[in-house]
Amino acid sequence: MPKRYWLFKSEPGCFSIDDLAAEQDRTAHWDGVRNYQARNMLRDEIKKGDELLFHHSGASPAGIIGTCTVVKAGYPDHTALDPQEQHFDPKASEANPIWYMVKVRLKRRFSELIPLSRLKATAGLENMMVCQRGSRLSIQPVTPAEWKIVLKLAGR
DNA sequence: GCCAACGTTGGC
DNA sequence: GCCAACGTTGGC
Repeated sequence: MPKRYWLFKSEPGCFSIDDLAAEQDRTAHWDGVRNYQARNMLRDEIKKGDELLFHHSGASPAGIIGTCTVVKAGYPDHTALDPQEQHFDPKASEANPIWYMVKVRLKRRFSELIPLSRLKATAGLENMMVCQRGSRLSIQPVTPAEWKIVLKLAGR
C-alpha cells in the first residue's frame, strides 16, 4: 500500500501547529472531527505512515503551515463520550463510537505560512480541494502531484 | 461583520 | 423521499 497524502484543517485558536509543536514528542491525537465524510477517511483510509498538510483555517490569512506524519491509524475518538468535552456526542458509546481520530506527529513547520490565495494562483493546484470555493471538508485527500508542488512552494 | 456554501434537521 | 429552514464553516 503506497503512502497517501492528506490535508487537515484546524483553527489556530483551537489547535495550532505551535500547539502541536509543544506536545510531548510533537505528537497528538486529532480529535473533534464531526462530519461523516471526514470520519470515513479517518476510520477507513488514513494509514500509519501517510503524510498530511497542516492547514490553518479561520486565520488571516488562512493557509498551509506545515506537515505531519500519521503515527497511528483510525481509532475511536473518546472525546465524543465525555459530556465535558466541546465535541461530546450523546449518540456515541463505547460499543458504537461513531467518531474516529488518528494520531499525528509534527514533521515540519514552514518558516512562513503558504496563503490560500497563493495556492489558488499556483499552476497544478487548480483542482486541489482546499482551493475550491466553499470547500468545508476538514479532512481532504491530496494527490502526490499536489503534495510535491506545495512542498516546493514551502521551499527549504 | 458579511455572505456564500454546505450539512443537518424535521415536517410532510 | 423531498425540501425548506436553520446552523455552521470559513474566506475575506
